[in-house]
Amino acid sequence: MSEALSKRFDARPVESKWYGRWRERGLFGADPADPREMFSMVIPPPNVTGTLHLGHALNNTLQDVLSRHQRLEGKNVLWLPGTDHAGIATQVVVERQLAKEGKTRHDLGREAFVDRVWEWKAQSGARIIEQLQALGASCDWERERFTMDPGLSRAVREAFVRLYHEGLIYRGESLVNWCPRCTTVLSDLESPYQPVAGHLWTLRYPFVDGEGGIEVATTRPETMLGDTAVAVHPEDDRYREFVGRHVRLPLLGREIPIVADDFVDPEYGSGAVKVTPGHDPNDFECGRRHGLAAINLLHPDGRLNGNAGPYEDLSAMDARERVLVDLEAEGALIGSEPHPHEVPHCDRCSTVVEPLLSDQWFMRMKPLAEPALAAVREGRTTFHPKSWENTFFHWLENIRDWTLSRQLWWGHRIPAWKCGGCGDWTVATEDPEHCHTCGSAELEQEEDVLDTWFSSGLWPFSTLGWPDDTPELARYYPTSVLSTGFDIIFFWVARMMMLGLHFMDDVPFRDVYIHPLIRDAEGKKMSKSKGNVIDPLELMSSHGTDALRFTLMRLTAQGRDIKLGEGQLSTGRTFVTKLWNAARFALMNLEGHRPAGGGKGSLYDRWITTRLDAALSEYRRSIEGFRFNDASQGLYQFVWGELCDWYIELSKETLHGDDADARAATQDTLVSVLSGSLLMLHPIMPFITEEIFAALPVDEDRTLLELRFAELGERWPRLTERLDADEAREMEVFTEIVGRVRQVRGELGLAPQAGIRVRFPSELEAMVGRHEAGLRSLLRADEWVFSDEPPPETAAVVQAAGHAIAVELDDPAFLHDEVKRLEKRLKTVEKDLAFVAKKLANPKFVERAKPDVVEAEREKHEGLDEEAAAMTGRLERLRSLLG
RNA sequence: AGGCACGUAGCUCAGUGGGAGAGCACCACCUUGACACGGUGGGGGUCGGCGGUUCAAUCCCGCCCGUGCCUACCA
Repeated sequence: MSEALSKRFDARPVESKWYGRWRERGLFGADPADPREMFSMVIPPPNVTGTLHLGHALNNTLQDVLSRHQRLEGKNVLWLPGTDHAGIATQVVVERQLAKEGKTRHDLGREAFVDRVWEWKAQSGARIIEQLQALGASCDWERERFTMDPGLSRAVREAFVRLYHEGLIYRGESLVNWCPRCTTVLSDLESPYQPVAGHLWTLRYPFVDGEGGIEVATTRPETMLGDTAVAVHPEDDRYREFVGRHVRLPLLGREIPIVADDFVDPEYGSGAVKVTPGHDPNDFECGRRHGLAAINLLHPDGRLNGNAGPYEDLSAMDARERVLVDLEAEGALIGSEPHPHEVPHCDRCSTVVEPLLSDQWFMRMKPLAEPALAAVREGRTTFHPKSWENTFFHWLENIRDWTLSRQLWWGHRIPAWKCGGCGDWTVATEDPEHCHTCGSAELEQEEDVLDTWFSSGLWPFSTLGWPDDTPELARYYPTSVLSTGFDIIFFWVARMMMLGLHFMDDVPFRDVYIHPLIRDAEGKKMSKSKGNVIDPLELMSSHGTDALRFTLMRLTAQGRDIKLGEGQLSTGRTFVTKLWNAARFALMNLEGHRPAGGGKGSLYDRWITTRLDAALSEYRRSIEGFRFNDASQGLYQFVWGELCDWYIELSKETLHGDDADARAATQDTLVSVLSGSLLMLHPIMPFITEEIFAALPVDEDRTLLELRFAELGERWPRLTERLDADEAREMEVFTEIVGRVRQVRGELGLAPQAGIRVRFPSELEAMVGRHEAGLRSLLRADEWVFSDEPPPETAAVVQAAGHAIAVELDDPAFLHDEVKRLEKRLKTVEKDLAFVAKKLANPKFVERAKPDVVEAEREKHEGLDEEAAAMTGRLERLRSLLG
């Protein structure tokens, strides 16, 4: 069904039309019963209430390219989509909404608040899905999952309960990162360090028995209220005799011991350190070693509690000022100096995180980390680029227990019930009626929810139906590829590895592709606060989705971030236009054509067909190696640099000529090469390729997405012949001649439309005879002769592929330009010649370099030598001619 | 402090043990029947610096300089 294409490509209607058709035909759906080799991926679930940003656009384009590519390879493909409930992030958004109404979540109560979040999810949760669809994502939408679906919630409970009974989850008291604003515990990963302009204060604690005292330094003087010791290094001679003595804590008057502990760095500060086990991770460990009390000074909201004595109810910051004033008054404040340092802040709200002593649920990580490390070391899972494996190893080798509980309301409530009778915990998948220890019915469920990453960690198998034995799980686990950003290798990738290996006894994915980070044109990270965020949806509507996708693929090289500016964006847009116009050319020249196929075709027909084969295999290799930039660059080069620049130009004479058979073969070639190009381009530019393919006179009811690379030689009019070695060489000679003669035209300033007369050596007569059409369309040569006589003086002569080709110049005015041209060329040839000669004069080179390299240099020398001699001769004659 | 990247044309970036490429920008000519989001030609680079290995280094090794990122309990 051939039809004309509009003069300009209008992306928007084409995009929605084809996305609709693919879905109507169910082309995204995966069937576990389909026996073909499988390829599966789970999407990194975006925040359910989020919106599409460029990182999503990039990552999901990559995954879509992989999905569509593997479909064309003939595989049974599952790309499973879904969204994440994103505990803190989502709760913070809804709390802000409430704040505008002057309410807090406590005003509503837990149940009403959670209902409110569900409402917000229902209202905004579809948005990011629609945006992914606008991008063209070919996910199996029938299998869309949400981390708080009943099925996935069941998986969370099952996993928690099993890990608990295996002793890998425990409840205990520990020092955790606490956000006083969110009033929840945070993992280390959620508490990034940020620089603050602090001070280092030096305090003096007097000995209880006798004169003198000991000096300690601190950045948080208010924590001295919780000090229970002073520590010095056991080898430090300055303090050795003080160990075991006591000092009196200023302000509170508490007597605390001086202990020896080798965590103290004698080089730093005074070499003595105050120990606050309740509010510092190091001190907590030190306190444990020495049996020191850990005093908690904080209320959950960050104000000081009764342990702070007179400072009760002050905020930490207010308390710091008051404590400093009082220490000064007491003579205990010795010094103060500016001290910029790094302090953990809440990832979500940037409040300073306080170390807080509390009871939490933890996961033991060491036993889970070992198998994950082994899996990557043994290559059962491979990272691309491989260098990211170092990051993965480093974190897992130094892993600490994971604080699982969060004091939030939005999330999976921990399936643990505390007995009001005996105080024991009952942990179960089904809500229990009685305590498993004492049988009491006085049970209260844990208030806390699980860290969001707990459910994300189960994603590759919970989405496939785990803990049930489903056909999907059997068929699609382990998944083939996970594509994600480097920033969640710890948060997510490592945890999926650990939990996948633990519950499924196999890795969750074979390959992990770590995509680049997209930065702005200046190379700065995009962020809302900086205001440098580029909205992918705007780019999709202004440039077209295919253009954006192509641009992103062009920029996706391994191991480097992407700087995205306006200059980069035009690449995709111009390429889309070029492809569109090439297709228009083909369709305009296919009037009344009935595809026949099977013919031998012209030399050019066979050449472009051979080039298409090469382009296809190179493209497939690139995609298999996650080299998306190479894949897209190769396609660009083939379509623009070979199909458009050479083949289409060469076909014009034939298409407009009288030879009906030749025309039919060229028409067949146009259709088949264009179809093949569209097939290769389809994964990257799905919309425009379908639109063009549908317009081609091809007897095919299916969309490109339903086709396979293997069918390329079968389905469409297809030339069966390829170039042989002699013909391939001839094409090289021909293109070199065209290039050299064009160069002369340009350098002599001959008008592009002016015809030229060319003189070839007679040995090229047969070859040139086969390229009349090409010489006419590419060189605008309108006359040529064959002669072995020296070329006339009024001619520009070039060496091309070892032959002297003369362009006859009617106007003597060009001779001056020709002299200049020859002088310039001769200079470079002589330079090259000198270099090669020097090389060959080196006996060590001739002796030790590989023979084929030496041989190549000798041939090169010979050619350059001849060329230089010919040019020198021409120059002399021209100079004498001009006087 | 430790680790990992990166440094190639004016800009953004590919790349390889045998005199370095693309896109954009630039210059000249061209509104030729697919395409001016185009065509043809051209200019432009001591491949960060210094050493080493090699017949040969932009590429491999070491050191240094610069930039970025990650990790870490320096009070």
